[in-house]
Amino acid sequence: MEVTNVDNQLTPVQKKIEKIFSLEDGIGICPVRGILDRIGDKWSFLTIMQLGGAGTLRFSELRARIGDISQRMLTVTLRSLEEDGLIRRVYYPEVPPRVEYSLTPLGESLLERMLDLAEWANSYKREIVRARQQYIAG
Amino acid sequence: MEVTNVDNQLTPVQKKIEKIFSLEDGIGICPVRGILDRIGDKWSFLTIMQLGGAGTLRFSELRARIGDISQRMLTVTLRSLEEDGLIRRVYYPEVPPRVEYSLTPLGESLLERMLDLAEWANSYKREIVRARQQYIAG
DNA sequence: CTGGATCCTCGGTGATACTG
DNA sequence: CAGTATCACCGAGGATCCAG
Repeated sequence: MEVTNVDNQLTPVQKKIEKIFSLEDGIGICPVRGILDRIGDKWSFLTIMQLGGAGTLRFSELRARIGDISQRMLTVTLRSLEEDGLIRRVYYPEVPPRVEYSLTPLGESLLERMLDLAEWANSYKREIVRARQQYIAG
Repeated sequence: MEVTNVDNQLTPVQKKIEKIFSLEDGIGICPVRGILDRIGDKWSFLTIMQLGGAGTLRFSELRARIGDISQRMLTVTLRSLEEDGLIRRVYYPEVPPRVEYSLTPLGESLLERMLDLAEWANSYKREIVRARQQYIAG
């Protein structure tokens, strides 16, 4: 096995990585993958973004804003986000029923990270596009 | 349509969100989704992490480290990461052939963001676990 | 050793119909 | 209005074989 640095000293980045993969503590979840499943999921991402932008939305409003999401997937997505404590669901037992969704503080915290990521993506998109063109050419 | 803040002033977060969704510039890609597809993809994530931790790895080394990735998916993942300019592929036309993979500066830059995210996930995992237990209970 | 090509399975997703 | 239930589909991903 080859290592880039001459001696066995780990770089700060390598230490971080090692730490992440060693986090098999009692909780029994990989702390990263659970979150990544949220961020990487198209519907979770759009839902959080919409709620972050609007503050509070009803089911049908959310559906209309996202546009091309099916009723089923919105339900599934909302349930899993609620389960993780990222969104708050308030049910008003009126007739007809009304349900309002909003981000929890935890959800807002995640939203911030997503926006950080978005800004990074935005600032490097030119490089990526150039790389793709170069890949096709070469 | 209801807005949380009294007047029509947009919060900083809302401005960011609006900016992201309005980024339909000439390039014609959503700068976020392309990156998210990389970060959110299990195999892309693991591959970048492994390369970040090791510096340079051969195909079979990478496969062994990730462990449960199929040959096919490793190939597919590496191709797409290479296409986006996130990893570098060096082919040595020896017998038998040898191929070495490593992160490009762009890839290392993405790795940093992934680690930021990982640290966030790690610091909030307790809250998430608690939320899940509470969801089951309630 | 590093993949390319092929076939096939399985689960996520959408469409549809129905309820409190 | 806000879901639940069911079915049918498709494509990501695994297994396998083959080539340079």
